[in-house]
Amino acid sequence: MNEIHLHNTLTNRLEPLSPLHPGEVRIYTCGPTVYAFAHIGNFRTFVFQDILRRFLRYRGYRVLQVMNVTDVDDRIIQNAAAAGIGIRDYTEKYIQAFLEDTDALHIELPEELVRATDHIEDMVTLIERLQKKSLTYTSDGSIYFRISQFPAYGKLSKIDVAGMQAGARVDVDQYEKDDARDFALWKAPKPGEHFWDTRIGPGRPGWHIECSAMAMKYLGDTLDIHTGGVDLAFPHHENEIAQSEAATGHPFVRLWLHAEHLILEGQKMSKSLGNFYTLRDLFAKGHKPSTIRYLLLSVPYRRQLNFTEDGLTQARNSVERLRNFTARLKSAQFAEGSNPEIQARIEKAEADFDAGLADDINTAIALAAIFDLVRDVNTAMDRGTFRQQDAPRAVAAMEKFDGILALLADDDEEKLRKLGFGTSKPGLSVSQIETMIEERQAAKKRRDFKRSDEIRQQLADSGILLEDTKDGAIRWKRK
RNA sequence: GGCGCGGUCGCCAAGUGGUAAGGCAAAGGUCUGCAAAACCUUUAACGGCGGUUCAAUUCCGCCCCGCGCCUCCA
Repeated sequence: MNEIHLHNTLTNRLEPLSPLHPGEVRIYTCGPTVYAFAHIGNFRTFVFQDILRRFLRYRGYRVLQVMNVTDVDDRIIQNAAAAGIGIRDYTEKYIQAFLEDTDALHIELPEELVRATDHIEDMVTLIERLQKKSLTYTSDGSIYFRISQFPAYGKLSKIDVAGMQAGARVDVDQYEKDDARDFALWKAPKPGEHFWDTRIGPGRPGWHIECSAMAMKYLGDTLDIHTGGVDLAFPHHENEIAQSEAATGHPFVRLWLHAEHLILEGQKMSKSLGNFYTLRDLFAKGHKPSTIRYLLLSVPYRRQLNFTEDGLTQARNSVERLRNFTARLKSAQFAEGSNPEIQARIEKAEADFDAGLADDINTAIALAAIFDLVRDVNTAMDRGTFRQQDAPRAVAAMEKFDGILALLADDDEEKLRKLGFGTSKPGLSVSQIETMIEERQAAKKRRDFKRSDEIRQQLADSGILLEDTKDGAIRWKRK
């Protein structure tokens, strides 16, 4: 097995993964800010980290992943106030929505999904540590990190901080800072705003401190991997490094992984352009969760993904091919025995799949390994060289792959229904479908094609597609 | 302007100093009562100009084009 290599933004190089604690990989992922529904760009990143964690476990690692939920920030405070409710009540809806969305996409929950507002004390403690080291200053009740005290600032994003003149840019917010580069650790409350009364004064945490405090609380001073979208590298992750390393004196993160952005039909996704999609928008347009997951994972994470209507069609058809193949393996009849060549072929596919993912989570290679196998095995089945005992072995391989890709389960309808989408008419039950198929077979046998076609049409109207196969078996699937 | 990603068949997208993966689509075929579905086969591609080299899509330089970050946006 190939050693796992991942691209580290810090060094701009592929580096081998060697966890600090043998056998366990500790990951921190920047999660959602729950002021609205997450958009599909967010899910590109979340699907990526899902593939990563699934692959690490496939390789036998224990995974300890922490994902934050930012449930306090300027927008949340404003929106909650506008709605006349507390921030906890305001964010609850979007946290639930996030959980539902991730479930629909088969994104596994991290071991720890933690809310910022449950960790105010940890943030206060971390800020105090920085204060003791004289790395902060207070201005109008807000506490800032003094970047000039952290010479390594900029090492992640390679941004030329010296060139950032104080005041050269529009002031970020209404707070007074000594230097434009400095960032808020703690923000003094504005009149009427939600705040916490703490040892460092009344206020609320800045955005960056949240991730440092929670990451180190659960994962230790040094994490193996930190993931997020490319846009977070600066300033968010840069600031995380500054705070954390200044406080502990240890390296904060060994491997920084950044997922490239998704663009929509060639354009940046933005509300003003009107091309801003949430998962639910796509479901409402009739797209399946598995289609979206496939499209999001089919492009390797460091490459921009152009999300298009055309791409969705291609993704849907690709998922179909994988599912059809698996269904054929499970239902078709084969001659007794086994074929050593098939066994070897399956092993090669497994090795290729694994090698692809080990190479910086190259999902395109991993998928190609599967599709190559699909074609070769289909050919063998057509030629009759595929044997009965090869089938369970091939099914096992597909399931192994799917432990990471999570595309094969035909549960799109179920997932959509949970979210209130999909067909309003109740779907036929499996037994109803099977009864109708039997009836159609009987009609065909007595050459009553009018009746058999009628049943076929009825099923089609209910979204059930029949496949008359060569060996006489009937397969069906939901459209 | 600084930093970064990218331009490979009609579309999506790997990869390599020497015969360019895979998927979708298309065309042909197999199967079938008809059809559909499924499956098989085939086709076709390295932005431009120079340079290094026996050999460049791959390395170097310049140019053109697209996208991102440089303001709490994944």
